[in-house]
Parts: sequence; structure tokens; C-alpha cells
Amino acid sequence: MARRPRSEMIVETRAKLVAAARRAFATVGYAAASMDDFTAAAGLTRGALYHHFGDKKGLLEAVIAQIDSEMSVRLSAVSAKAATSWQGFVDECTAYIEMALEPEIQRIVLRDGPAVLGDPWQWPTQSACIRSMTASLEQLIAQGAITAVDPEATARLINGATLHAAQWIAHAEDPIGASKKTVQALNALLDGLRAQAGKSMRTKPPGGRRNPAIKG
Amino acid sequence: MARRPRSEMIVETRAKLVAAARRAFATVGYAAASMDDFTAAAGLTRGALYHHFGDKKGLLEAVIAQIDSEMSVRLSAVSAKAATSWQGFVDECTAYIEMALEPEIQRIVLRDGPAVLGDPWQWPTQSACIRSMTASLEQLIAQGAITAVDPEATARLINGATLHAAQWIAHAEDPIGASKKTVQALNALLDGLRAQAGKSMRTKPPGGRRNPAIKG
DNA sequence: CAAGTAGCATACGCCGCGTATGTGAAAGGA
DNA sequence: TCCTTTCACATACGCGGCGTATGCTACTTG
Repeated sequence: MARRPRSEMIVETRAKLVAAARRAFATVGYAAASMDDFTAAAGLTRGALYHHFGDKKGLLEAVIAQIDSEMSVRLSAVSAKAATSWQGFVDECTAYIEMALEPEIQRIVLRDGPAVLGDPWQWPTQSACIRSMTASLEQLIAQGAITAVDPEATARLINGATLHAAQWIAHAEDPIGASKKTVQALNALLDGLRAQAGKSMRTKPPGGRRNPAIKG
Repeated sequence: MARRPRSEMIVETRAKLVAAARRAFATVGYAAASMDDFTAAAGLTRGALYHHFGDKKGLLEAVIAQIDSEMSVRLSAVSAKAATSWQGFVDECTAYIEMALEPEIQRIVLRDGPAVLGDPWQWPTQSACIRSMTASLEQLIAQGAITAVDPEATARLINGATLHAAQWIAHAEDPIGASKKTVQALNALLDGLRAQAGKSMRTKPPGGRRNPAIKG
């Protein structure tokens, strides 16, 4: 086989471990995932794991960091393609809900992550998404599009609202209906942020579809 | 010592186990809490635990049910003493934040609970708080105080917003300032729900204090 | 080419959970 | 009162998973 430098083997090993762990954590959960099992599935042993990540928690951190960076990329892509800042912000919120509907994100990032690693606000990674939303809000405030609330506090509130709602939607007996209701209610709440001048105008002009995201 | 009937001993044993587990879960967390340790702290052994609760998860369920019922009581007390339905609803939301600031609730109910037991919306207990807020919203809609959004979806959103924000506040470098900002932002969001006629009027008449809860 | 180092595997011990089994005391009937 | 049954709880055992200490091999560096 091709003689490859050590550095490449290392990143490949790390990637294989993270991938295997990610699969295991997503399917059976962090607690039930046996390190012997999923390292073997990656063609390695626990020795490699402890060498690279210190312990099981360290590996979970790496997995979450990976997922979180993917989320950040997706979020910025969504807000970038929006027509107005406000619409971009709303789209970002709905995109958040959509992502939180994915079982992998729910299980690893939203449930096991906080339980094992402590509050997510501590880990620097999660703050990427928060920072993105905070930046959007700051921009909107500067534009005078919304009332002058604290951007970070608002971002946290909206974040929590979307994440929790997503978990409800995912387990609802009628997920499609639940998501529609949620997006409607979310729009109503977000309208509270809009500057008084625009209060009578809803997120989208009347007649248009309320929100295209969360396709049934 | 007094000869007491068996049934009394049983409920006392259960109560001792729940109390000991609650203490252990709150301090070191569910995963790190050794059953041998905290049953011994209660003057019992794991035998009693398995007899009454089946397994460790069963005991966690019992602990959460206990905490949750306490939360329900506190919430309904708050909303009951409010002057108007709307104010009662807002107070309920802020009370939610206050409770979510307590380390015990954060750790057991908000972090370990979902990770071990699955999404909280599944367990019947948590729904008590949700149901309370849903009922408040339904009443407000019937009164025409707020726009006709779906009550349950809205309750979930607000619930998630307050819970997440509380976790942020708890770990913020300036918890007092963070809580003030959060309550302001929450009020702005909630204003989005108010019927158009009242849109110009904020949660409290201008001149009054914005929100008395979350005392600094 | 030799020495050092780092990536990873192997081996061992400990702890914690779950289950199977045992025991003593309360409940119930004659 | 005495015997029997039941049940609350303790004890004993085995298994699996984590963490660490140690060893081996191969790449790097002078």
C-alpha cells in the first residue's frame, strides 16, 4: 500500500473514531454506547481513543464540535440567500427547527451533550450558532427593523423556543400539523420584536404563504 | 419503638429512597450517582430500590415526578394571585425562568431527565406544566386578548425559550443583568401575541415597573 | 543509520449495575 | 395462639464497561 505520511494517518484515525462514535451515539445514545464496540467497528481499539481524546467525554466533545460546525454552515447558508435581513432571520429560526428535528442532532447535541458535558452555553462550539443569531439581531436593531432588546438574551430565548418546539414536533402524533402550528406561533412571537411602525405588517405580506420552510 | 403498620413503613421507605436519590442526582448527577452509595445514605440497600422502583431509571422517574408536582403547585399559585389573565400568564412565564434557575431543577429535570428518560414531552408528568400554560393561553384567546395561535405550540415555544434562557442566566457572568435583559426580551416577544388593538400597549401600563419578577 | 518518539494495541483491576436467592417480620385465618 | 403465606428488604454473584499501565511497532529526525 501507498506509503503515506504519519500525519495523514492520524487525521484519518481521528476521523474514523469520530465517525464511528457519532453513529453509535446517534443510534443507542452516549451512555449505552460501548467504547470497545464502536472502536472495533472503526477497526481500532480503545487505545487509540484514549490517546487522541483522553476519555469518552472528550470524544463526545469532538463529535458535537463536528455536528455543530455543520449546523453553522447550514445556518449561514440559509440566512445568506434571503432577500431581506428580517426574512433571513426568520428563515434562520425555521432552519433551526428543521435541524433540531433530525434525530442525530436531537440525541447527541440536545440531550446527551448537555447531560454529559454540562450546559451547552459553556462549550465554545455551541456558541457559534448563538453568535450567528445574535449577529443577525444586532444588525436588525441597527437597521431599526426591530425594537432595541438585548440581542443575546433574545437569541437565547428564540433558540430555546425553536429547539424545544422541535423536540415536541418530532414526537407529535401529527408532526406536519404540529410544525405548521409552531411556525405560525413563532411568527406571531417574532412579530413582537418588530418596530412599532411595522407592527401591522406580518412576517410576509398577506396573501403570500406564511412560511415556506418546514415542508409537510 | 411504636408498632407501626406495614403500609406506613413502605411509604416511608419509598420517601427515603426518593429523597436520597434526589439529593445525589442533584449534586453529582444521575450517571455518577452510585446506587450503593445513596441507598446506604438512606439506611437501606439496593434491594429496596429494585423492589420498589425496578431500576435506576424508575427511581429517576419518581424523583422527577416529585419535583414536577412541586413545580406545578408553585406555578398555579403564581398565576392565581395575578390581577388579570394576561398578567397571570406573564408571571407564570417569569416564574418558569426562576424555577429553571434552581440547580436541582436544571440538573435533574432539564438535563439528566431528558437524556435518560427520553424527550420530556413523553412522560406524563412534565405535561402538567405545559398543560397549565396551554390552558392559560386558551383562556386568553377566548377573551380575545391575544391572536388566535395554536395554544399548545405557543406554550411549547415559550416553555423552551424560558428554560433555555434560564440555563444561560444561571451560568452568565452577570446573572442579574442577564435576567433583566431576558425578561425584557421575553416581554417583547410575548407582545407579539397580543391582539392588534392592544399592540401599542405593553405588558404593563407605561410608567409602571416593567416586571417585578426575577428580583435582582 | 541509530536514537528517540509517537501512535496504537494489549492486559489488568476496579466499580457499578442487574438478577437470583435468602430471611425475617407482618398479615390473616382457624 | 399458632401456623401459614406473603412481602419488604438484604445478601451474594456474575457480567460488562471504563480507566490505566505497559508494551510493541513504525515513522521521524539528526
